[in-house]
Amino acid sequence: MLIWHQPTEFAFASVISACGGDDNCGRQVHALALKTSFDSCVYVGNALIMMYCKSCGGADEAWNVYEAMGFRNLVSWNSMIAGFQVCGCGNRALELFSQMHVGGIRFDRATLVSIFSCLCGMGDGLECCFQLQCLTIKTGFILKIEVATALVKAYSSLGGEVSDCYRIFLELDGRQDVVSWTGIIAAFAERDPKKALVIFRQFLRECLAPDRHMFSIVLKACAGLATERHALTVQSHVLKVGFEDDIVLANALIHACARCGSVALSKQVFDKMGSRDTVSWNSMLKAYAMHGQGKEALLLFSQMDAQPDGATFVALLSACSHAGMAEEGAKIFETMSNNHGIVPQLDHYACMVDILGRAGQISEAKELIDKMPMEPDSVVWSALLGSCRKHGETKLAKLAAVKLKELDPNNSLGYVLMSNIFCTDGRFNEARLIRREMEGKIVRKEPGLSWIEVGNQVHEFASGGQQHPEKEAICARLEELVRRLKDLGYVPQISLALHDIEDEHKEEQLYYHSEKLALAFALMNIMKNIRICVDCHNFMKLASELVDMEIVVRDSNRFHHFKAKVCSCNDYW
DNA sequence: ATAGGGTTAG
Repeated sequence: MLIWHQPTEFAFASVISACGGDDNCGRQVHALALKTSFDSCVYVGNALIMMYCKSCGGADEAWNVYEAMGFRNLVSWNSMIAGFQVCGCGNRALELFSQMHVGGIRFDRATLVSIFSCLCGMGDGLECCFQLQCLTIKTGFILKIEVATALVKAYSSLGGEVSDCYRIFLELDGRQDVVSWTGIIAAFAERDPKKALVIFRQFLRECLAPDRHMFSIVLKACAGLATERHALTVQSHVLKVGFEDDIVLANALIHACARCGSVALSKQVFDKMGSRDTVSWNSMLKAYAMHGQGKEALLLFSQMDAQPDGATFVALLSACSHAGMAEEGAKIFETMSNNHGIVPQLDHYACMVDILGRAGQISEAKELIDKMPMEPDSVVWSALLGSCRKHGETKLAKLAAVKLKELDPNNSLGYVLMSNIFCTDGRFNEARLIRREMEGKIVRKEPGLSWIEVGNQVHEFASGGQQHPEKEAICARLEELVRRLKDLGYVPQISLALHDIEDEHKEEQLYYHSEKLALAFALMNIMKNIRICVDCHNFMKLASELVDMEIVVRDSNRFHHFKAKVCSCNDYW
């Protein structure tokens, strides 16, 4: 015989949290709690707060519950703060926390973890991070592994110093686990992928078992390196541990191989996958886009059997733009909203502006910008500016440059492109003024670096080449290369260099651009951090003919495959 | 009852 017990508040709380994000179920239990007056119990209230935040009720309904509670404990505050974080209301979470702090209410590690998660992606997050780190140190919570890990993530996602992250990590002093190791590797993955791998090896030496999260982050770091060798090594670990059917890891591998130059390898991985999700298709589409293989991208899309999303169309549009397929691009832009119900976002508009501008339809590009339902961002304007440069549209270029400076004052791109436009136009005085303005505002142009891998060693080149131990030999070889290229018709584009220097020095400056140095050192795959300049691009085209080899350069924007004087980008990048 | 790390850049 079944004996009926009156449910306790704990039963209510457990059932409510078991509802997860299921509103229907959650609301019914809530109603029952109201009828039986269990809603006034803290445990029940706390569970309701989280339930609403996870469901479509959202932060407002959770807040109603919170406010109605006659008695709250620490968990109530924490749940509300975590709830705000989940719902993307970081500011409300911070407000509540400061109330807590001012009111002398005790907080704990869960509070801090939620607060640090909130800071990720907030405008003034870095400043808050510093302040909260002090509080965290004072209260001793910095020694708690979860708190420290959340702090590391907040710092790195807000663009704080990686070295600060590393210090926080090290101060955990022997108590680190897989999660905190993953956090620190993630912090390094984008800005110093080599170091990220060094830390990963160190982690393996400590005999800790890597999990899926760890591998995905390590593969992400591999995507930042010069060859696919590292990615493949990591993949062999992945297989050894038995994660071969993990979709996320295969997706990360597709991306890494493509970024390291091997689309073919990406495709192999993609083909071998047992099942694929939207990200898998998107990653493969992006791989084609990066390499300017527009036809392949469209063909793959026609075979796609997962639900396309916004990113799918960003990939397709950028594939069209990189392959110069204007008509196809326009058609895709149409169908994405008409047939797939996806509302174009900033990225889509930026691609479309790029596609139109590249095809020389600059006024159409400008019209599209004017028609955008949201404020165009700096990416959109720089796409327009790029096409103005290509097609000599000085007037519109000025407008775009002004907008760029407004929206992204620390970005040198607007200044540099604008001064290039003036130079090509022979308006050197105006070009110089722009440069001056840039220097006055301390907008630093990112120094151009190139990397090349020879044997097992990565060589880094900076403009001027003075850092490399074999600089004399490289410069001599470069001079020889320049001499022979000039016979082939290479004319250095002096007008691109700064105009405050003598002509012959201008020419020298051009020769020592980092990718030329890298090429002179070893003719192979070159990777660089900023966009390749017109002169280097020309240089590479002719060099590919001279040495009768394919030269591959990955710049910040895409891949350039130079062969027999032709580049895969068709001279638009 | 609440609590740290995962894949797609232009």
